[in-house]
Amino acid sequence: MNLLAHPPKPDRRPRLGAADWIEVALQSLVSGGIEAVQITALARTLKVTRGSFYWHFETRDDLLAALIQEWRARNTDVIVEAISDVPTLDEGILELFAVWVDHTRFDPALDGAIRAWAKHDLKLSEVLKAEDTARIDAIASFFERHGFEVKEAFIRARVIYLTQISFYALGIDEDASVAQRLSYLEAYFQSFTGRDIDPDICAAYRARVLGEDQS
Amino acid sequence: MNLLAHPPKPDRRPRLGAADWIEVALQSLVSGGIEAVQITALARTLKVTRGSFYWHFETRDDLLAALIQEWRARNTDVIVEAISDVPTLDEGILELFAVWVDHTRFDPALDGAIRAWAKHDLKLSEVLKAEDTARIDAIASFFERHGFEVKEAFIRARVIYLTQISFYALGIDEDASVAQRLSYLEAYFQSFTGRDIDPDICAAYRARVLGEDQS
DNA sequence: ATTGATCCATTCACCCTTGTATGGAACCGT
DNA sequence: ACGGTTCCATACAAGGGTGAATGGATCAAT
Repeated sequence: MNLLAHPPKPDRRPRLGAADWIEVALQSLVSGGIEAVQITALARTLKVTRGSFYWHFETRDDLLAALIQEWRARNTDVIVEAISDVPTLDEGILELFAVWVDHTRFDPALDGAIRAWAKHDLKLSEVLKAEDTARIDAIASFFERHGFEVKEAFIRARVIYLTQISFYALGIDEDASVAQRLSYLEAYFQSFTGRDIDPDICAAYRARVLGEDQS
Repeated sequence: MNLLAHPPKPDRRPRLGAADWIEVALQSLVSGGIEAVQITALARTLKVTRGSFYWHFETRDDLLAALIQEWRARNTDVIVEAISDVPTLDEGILELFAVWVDHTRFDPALDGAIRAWAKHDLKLSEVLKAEDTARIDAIASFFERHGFEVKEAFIRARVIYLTQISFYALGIDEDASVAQRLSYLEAYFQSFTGRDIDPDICAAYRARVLGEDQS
């Protein structure tokens, strides 16, 4: 059932595959919500008719199921893996920050769109809830590994995760510079962990992020 | 333009007013999203036909505008006022907690529905963004009044507000007992403020909440 | 009780969407 | 070049949604 296998980008030929439909459907989902992913509209942007769609998919629900599959393939386990095997607390937190910022590893727009969709889809909302608790638990055990007691680790995991989720949802600092965001680094770290970040590690992180920003 | 003035609840008479339409529209908005507030569906639940609707409202957009007005009348300034004039840090934070819990003062379901709607409505999203920054700024100046430096106050305000927003969005602790939630109180306070809560104030708050829960 | 205002029912036109059926065009291996 | 597979266009049926028009019913005064 891997519909994305064969043609990654035929590009110039007007010949389409199921992957192309999924791609534009994802974009429509992000920009317009689940109600906006209509095969008529998708056909318009692909400059074909709906006849093409019904060759690649049985029905609209088939496409929607494929969208969920695609989301899971992209955004799942990213956070869990980021902190699963990191030596120090400081580096772990910074690694979390890095994941949030690097939208190639974690796609917040897609995550938000899925979240909005799940709000009125019971089955999907259960999948999402499982994902969320898995992520929070991973962060909690990370805190535990670095000397926090069970309850405090759990609460701090919630706080850092929930903060980040609504950070995207509310579009905070959307139009702020990288330098400005970095200026909040110590304060966030202190707030999330209750400890002060190591100045050396902090400086190295700053240099790395600013270096990547120029490219 | 105050459509809610005259009949709060005619109740037994099948005679309707614009307020009744707004009420069921709000419920539909919360449970089914903005796409679900269709005058045909609303008419069904009101057990009348669409002819009634078009007597009270010019068009569907009129109703939607009324919904936004109603939301602003309910959820605005609640958070700001809660901490505007409170003597101690501990009591202020607890007062914030109280607002989050008391759904007669702050309606999280409606807030979330509006938030989902605003995701694809530019005009509404700007209104929401203004609301959010106003709330965060209010919390930030609260922190400043109680001895936090400007930057730290700002970040802590963000953290506590953003945490709470996605707390509702993700449905965390939705089916947890009051006692269980209260057991996290000290940990949340420590995480949000970096300080330990006063044991006496904490105990008094616990007793108050548990007392209210029995009624 | 009659009138006028208020509220609701009925009907119709119009548009947009999904899904099905079917035929045609382009591509590919032999 | 030929035939089959793959892909797309066209046409049609069915359903559901918004509005507008109009007439009937109910209420509230004089």
